Amino acid sequence: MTAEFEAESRWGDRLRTAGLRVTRPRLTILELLESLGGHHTAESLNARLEESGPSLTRGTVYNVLDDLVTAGLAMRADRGPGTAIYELGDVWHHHFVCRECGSVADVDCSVESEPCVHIEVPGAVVDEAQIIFRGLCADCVARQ
Amino acid sequence: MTAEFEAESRWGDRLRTAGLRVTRPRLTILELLESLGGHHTAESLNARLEESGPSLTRGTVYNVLDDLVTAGLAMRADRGPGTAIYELGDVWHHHFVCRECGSVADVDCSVESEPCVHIEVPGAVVDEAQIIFRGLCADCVARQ
DNA sequence: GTGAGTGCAAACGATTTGCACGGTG
DNA sequence: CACCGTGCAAATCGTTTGCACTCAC
Repeated sequence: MTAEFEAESRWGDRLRTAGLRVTRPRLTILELLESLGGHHTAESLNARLEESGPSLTRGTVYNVLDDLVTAGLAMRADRGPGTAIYELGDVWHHHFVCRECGSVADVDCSVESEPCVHIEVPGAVVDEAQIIFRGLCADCVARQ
Repeated sequence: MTAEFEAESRWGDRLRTAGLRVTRPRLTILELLESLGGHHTAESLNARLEESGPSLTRGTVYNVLDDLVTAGLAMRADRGPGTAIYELGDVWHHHFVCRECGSVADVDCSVESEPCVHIEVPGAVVDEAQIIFRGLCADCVARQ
């Protein structure tokens, strides 16, 4: 259980720093996201949580994910209607979505540690750029 | 009615070229998008159409918009859950979405007439990049 | 004439909301 | 002990779908 305590305190600190209370659902979801890696829909996370015990509600999963995004601990990308994906980590990497099968691949920014795309909008504050590339993934190309 | 006939034949040609049949709903929506300019949700388009006569169904509006996107006559951008926006024209410009009020502004690409962002994914075909910038619009900045 | 497109209504799935209870700070 | 966050269930909202009918080709 040492590992779990470690994880708790690590994420606990980050939650507190972000001004959020440290609760079991939040820790559970953070740890799940960390252990799974990559991106997941709210629904797939919910399914996994239901398997490993009847603790969290769908509503809570959505709430928590939203809190984490607001707090900057997780990011969210919209790849179409009703299919938002969530993952831990920084805002400055992007996604390639297959038009055919809907699979998602991470795309590293060629420019490191700073926004790879800049714009200026008079009077506005632009602090995030989310890029969705679309096309056919290698599998679907091969299949045709 | 001359103007309307002109519009019909112009869009009619483009529909035919794209391999789609020329029908009243399609022409209606194309003309509406053209006269309004900018970007609109399926729902707001539907509302306007209902005002000007009880002709199109919600389902048809969604169908037609989807056809137009597939045909390349219109583009679609997902700015969050359940709020896709549609507009006429080319794929290579992007959007700035206000986190606070949800307003959307067009962003011209600094690079003209070609993709402003490139990626390589082995074996895959990447033919579209959709960039969503997020932040606070000038109005919401001023309001704080 | 034939099939693509339409109208209509109902289904669907993701996400949100309201309210009472429990745990964190 | 005050309030934020949770559980639960129902509501909401954008979008999709099935089917019979009609119109463009």
